[in-house]
Amino acid sequence: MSTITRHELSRVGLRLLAEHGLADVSMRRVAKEFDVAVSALYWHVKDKQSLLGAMVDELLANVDFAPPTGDWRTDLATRAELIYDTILHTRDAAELTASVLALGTGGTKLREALDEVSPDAVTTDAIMSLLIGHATLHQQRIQAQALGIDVAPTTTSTFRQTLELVI
Amino acid sequence: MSTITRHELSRVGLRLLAEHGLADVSMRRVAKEFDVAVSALYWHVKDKQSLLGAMVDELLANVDFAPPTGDWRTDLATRAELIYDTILHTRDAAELTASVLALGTGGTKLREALDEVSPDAVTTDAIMSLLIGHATLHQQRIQAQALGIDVAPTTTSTFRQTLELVI
DNA sequence: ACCTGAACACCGTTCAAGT
DNA sequence: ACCTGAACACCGTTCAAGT
Repeated sequence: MSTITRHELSRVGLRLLAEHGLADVSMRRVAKEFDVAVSALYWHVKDKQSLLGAMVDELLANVDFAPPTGDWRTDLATRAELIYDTILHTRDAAELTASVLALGTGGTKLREALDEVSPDAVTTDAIMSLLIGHATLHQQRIQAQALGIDVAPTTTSTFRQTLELVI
Repeated sequence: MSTITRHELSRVGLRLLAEHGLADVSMRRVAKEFDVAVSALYWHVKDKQSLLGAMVDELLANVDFAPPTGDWRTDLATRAELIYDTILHTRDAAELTASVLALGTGGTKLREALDEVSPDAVTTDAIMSLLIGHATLHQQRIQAQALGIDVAPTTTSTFRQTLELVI
């Protein structure tokens, strides 16, 4: 199909994620998409985790943040919501981002975008935790419902509502 | 070894988690611990996810919360920190709890304990998200460091610090 | 009621060998 | 420089068959 590059690899990974979910983003599945042997991927990426990292970077690459207005509360809320919506928009992206962020294999842009308008590190940390936590709890619940599993309600508030408690 | 019960199953699962991490909590590995065939487990639990659910329930079963004092801020902070510390105490328990809570296969006690002392649902949700988010980001970073991987710092604040922004 | 054995359809990663 | 083929050491789940 197309030539294998880190960028093309993460694009294909994101497509598989959106269409089939995180479980189907396997090295073998990605390789099949390029019509190459699995082992060929290991020339372009160190391991699966670094592919996942590249995917998160790619996901956030298309988000552009408005320049700071001066009111940090508004700025922080706007940016956090923009990131939240981007993550929630793609299936399993919450789980993916959580894993990548935690292992530090990508997603640095996320923290930078928040840090730029945040008054201090603790607030940034709180927003990040809230973002990842809420997205994880919310998104997977959506899926479970889609699969017909009835779920004990965990999070029912919107991200915005919880956000306002911090900001 | 011992007879296979749901309870004994989750105890063994938690032991494997603590000693070898979530990746090593496989149905095959658990079966080996009981010296039975993998398929034997499926008579006792529906699937792996329900085993993980039982593990989280078992993890929180030993936590006992002090009765409400009347001051919800103190109560909520104390309980949240107690849960946080319990989760952080066992390797990979953050990731486990996040997954279980999200899929609703266990961990109902967690939300109940917070709800009992929380002024409203939004606050409970915020605390839960903060708890899961912070624990996930923090714990996996610890591990990555242990593996010698150098990680871009994500969360540096303590849970307590971020908690105080909400309460 | 409880367990075995075998099968099915997968995984991530490595590595000698090829072009 | 880039890729193949084969192997290694695993997965979760199902199901007929046994006791």
